Amino acid sequence: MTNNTPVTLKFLADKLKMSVSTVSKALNNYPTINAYTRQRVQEMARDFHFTPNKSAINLKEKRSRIIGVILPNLLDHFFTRSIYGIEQFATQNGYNVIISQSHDELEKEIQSANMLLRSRVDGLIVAISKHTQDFTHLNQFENIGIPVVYYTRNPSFNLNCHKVLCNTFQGCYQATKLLIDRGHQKIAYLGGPKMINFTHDRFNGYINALKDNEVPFSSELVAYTDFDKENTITAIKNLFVYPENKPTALVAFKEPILFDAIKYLRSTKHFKTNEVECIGFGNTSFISYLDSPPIASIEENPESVGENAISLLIQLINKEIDIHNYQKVMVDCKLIVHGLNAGSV
Amino acid sequence: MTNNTPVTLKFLADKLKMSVSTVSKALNNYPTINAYTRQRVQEMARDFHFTPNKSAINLKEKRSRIIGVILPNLLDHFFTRSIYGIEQFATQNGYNVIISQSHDELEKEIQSANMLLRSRVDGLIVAISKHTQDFTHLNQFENIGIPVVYYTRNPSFNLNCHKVLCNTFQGCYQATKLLIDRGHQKIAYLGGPKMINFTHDRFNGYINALKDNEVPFSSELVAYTDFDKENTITAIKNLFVYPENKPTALVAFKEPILFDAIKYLRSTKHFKTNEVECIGFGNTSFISYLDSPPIASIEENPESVGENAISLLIQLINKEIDIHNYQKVMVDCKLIVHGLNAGSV
DNA sequence: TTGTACGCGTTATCAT
DNA sequence: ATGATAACGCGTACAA
Repeated sequence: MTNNTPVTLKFLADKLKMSVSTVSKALNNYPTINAYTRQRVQEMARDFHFTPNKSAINLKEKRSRIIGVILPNLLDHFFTRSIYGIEQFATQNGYNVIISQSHDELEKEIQSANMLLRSRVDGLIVAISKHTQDFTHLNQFENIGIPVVYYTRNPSFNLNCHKVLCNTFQGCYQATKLLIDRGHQKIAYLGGPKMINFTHDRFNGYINALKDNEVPFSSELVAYTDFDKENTITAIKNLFVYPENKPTALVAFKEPILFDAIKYLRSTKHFKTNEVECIGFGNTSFISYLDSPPIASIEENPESVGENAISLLIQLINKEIDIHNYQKVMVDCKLIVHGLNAGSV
Repeated sequence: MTNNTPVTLKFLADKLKMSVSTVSKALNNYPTINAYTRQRVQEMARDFHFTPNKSAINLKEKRSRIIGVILPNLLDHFFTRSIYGIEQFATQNGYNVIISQSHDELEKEIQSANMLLRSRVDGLIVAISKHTQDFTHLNQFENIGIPVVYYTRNPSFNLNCHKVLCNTFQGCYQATKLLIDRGHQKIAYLGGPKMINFTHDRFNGYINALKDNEVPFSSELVAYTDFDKENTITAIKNLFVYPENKPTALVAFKEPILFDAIKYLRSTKHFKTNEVECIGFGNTSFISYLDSPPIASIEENPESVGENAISLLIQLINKEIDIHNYQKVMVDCKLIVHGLNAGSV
C-alpha cells in the first residue's frame, strides 16, 4: 500500500513519543543514547523503511558525497572502462558518481557542468569535449573551492589544472619501435582530429621512435582523420598514393578507425599479401574475431586512468593536496602483442 | 581566486541591502518585482556567479527532478544506446539522470537502489540483474509513491509493475522465418542464461516460427550459454555433435556470443563451405569488419526502448497515468539483413 | 540520558 | 513593490 505521509525523523519521533534529536542520535549510534532507546528507534525505523533524505543532509553538511563525471561518450569503451575504475574507488570512499555525457559538444558540456554545479558535487572529473577551448564553465568549480581533475583529454589551453593522462607518447613510441624492430622503414601514422589534445603526444612518440632508430621521417606518411569513416578512407588513400613510398606498416590513433582503414586496405588488395602491419590504440576484445587483425594493440589502461583521477580528486577534496598545487599524473600504456603467427612483412 | 563565503541568496541580499525574498523573487522573474530591482539583482547574481543550491530546492519542493537508472553494465552497447534515448527525453522535460551499474550483481543493485532512494529521485528506470528474484529493494520506491519502470529485462516474478520490453518474440520469430524462407530446415537455437527473463520469449519466437512453417522441432538443436566464452563453445559443440542432424543455420541470443560461436565453427571448418547461416540479436557496427558475418541482425532499437521507458515514467510522475494502473509496452525489433552476396547453403 | 533550539538555502504566504 | 516569517528534513551545541 502506498503510504502518503513521508517517513521522517519527526514522524518516527511522534510514533515513539521522543524528540527528533534523540531519534537522530539513536540512528547515528551516538554513545550517549541508552541502548534500549537506540534499539527501539532502530526497529521502528526499519519497520517504517526510514530512509534519510540526502538533500537535507547535503544542505546541513555542506557537501554531497557526490562526484561528477563529464565525458564525451558512453559508446566509447575507453570511457566506460574508465568509469569502472572511478566507481570502484568512489564507492569504497563513500562517494556516489553522477555521469553526464557531452556528446563531444561544448554546449552540452556547459549544461552538464552547470547541472553538476547546482548539485554541489564535491569534486569533478572531466574529459573535455573536442571543442573545449574556453574553460569558464569548468573554472567555476575551483572558484568556489570544488576541485576538478581533467582526465584523458589534455586541456592544453588550461595550464593551471590537475591532469591525469594516458602516456600516449610512450604508447605510440613503443608501437612504432615494435614495427621498426620488425624491419619496417615506411611506417605510416594515422592521427586523430587535429586538436592538440588528441594527437600531439602520440605523434611525438611516433616521431621520436623514428628518430631514435634512425628511420627517416616523411610527411607523406602522415595523415589525419576524425571519427568519420569517409574521412578515414580519404586519409588512408592519401597515405598509399605514392607507389615508391608505400607504407608497410601503420600506427593509428584509435582502433575503430584502424578497422575502417584495414577494411579499406583489404578492399584494395593491400592485405592479400600481408603487406601492411597495423597497430592502434584501444585493445578491443573484438580483435580476436578479425581475419586481418592488428599485430598489436596499445592498451591505454582506462580503469587505471579512472582510478588515478578519482584517487587524486579525493585527495584534493580531503585537502591532503592543496587545490592550487597542480598535479600531473601520467598512466603508462601497455603494448599488447597479438598472435604473430602470420610472420608477415 | 577562491572565494570562501558561499554565494547564497542571503549573501546577495546583504550586498544589495534587500531582503532575501525579494532577491529570490527577482531571480525567478516574479511579476510583482520592480523592473529596476530585478535588473540590479540579476546583475549582482551574475557578477558573483550565483548558483542555486539544488539540495535546498529539492528539500523545499519535495522533488529532485532526477531520474535514477539502474542497469547491469555500461560495456553492453544495448544499454549505452538506451541511455541515449533516456537522456534526450529526460533533458527535454527538465530532468537529470543518474546512472548506476549493478554489474549484474544483486548486492550492487540493492546498494544502487538505496542510494537513489536516499537521493529521492522522482522516478526509477531499472534493468534488473540476472539474479534479481526478490524485489523488496525496488518495491520501496512505489511504497513511497516513486514510480518505477522496468525495462529490457523482464521481471517475471513481479507481476504488478510497469514494463517496457523489446519484443524479442517477434524479433526471433522473424529471424527464424527468414532462415526458413532461405531453405533451412535444421535451424539451431543458442539461448542465453536460463533465466526466464532472458530466453523465454525468444525461444517462443523460434518455436512458433518453426511450427507456423511446419519445420520439425528437435531438442538437439537447442543449447544454452551465458556470457562466458567457454560455455558458448561447449554449447556449440553440443549442437553440432550429431552428424545426421547437423544445423545449417543458427539463431543466437546476443551477437558477442554469436561471434564466439562463429569463430569456433570456422576453426572446425564448418564455415569453409558456408555451411551455417547465422543471425543474432544486436546489430553491432562491428559486423561490417567480419569475414564471415551473420547474414542478418535483430536490431532491438535500444534508443526507442529507453525513450518509451522514460516517456512512461514521466507520465507516471505527472500522474497522467495512475501508478497502480500497470502498463506493459512492447517495442518491436527490426530484422536487418546484411549483404546476402554470398548466397550460400 | 534526553530535549530544545537553531541553521543549512530556498520558496511561498502573508503583512506592510 | 518589498519584507518578515515559516517550512522543508536533518544534525548538533547546549540546556535540562
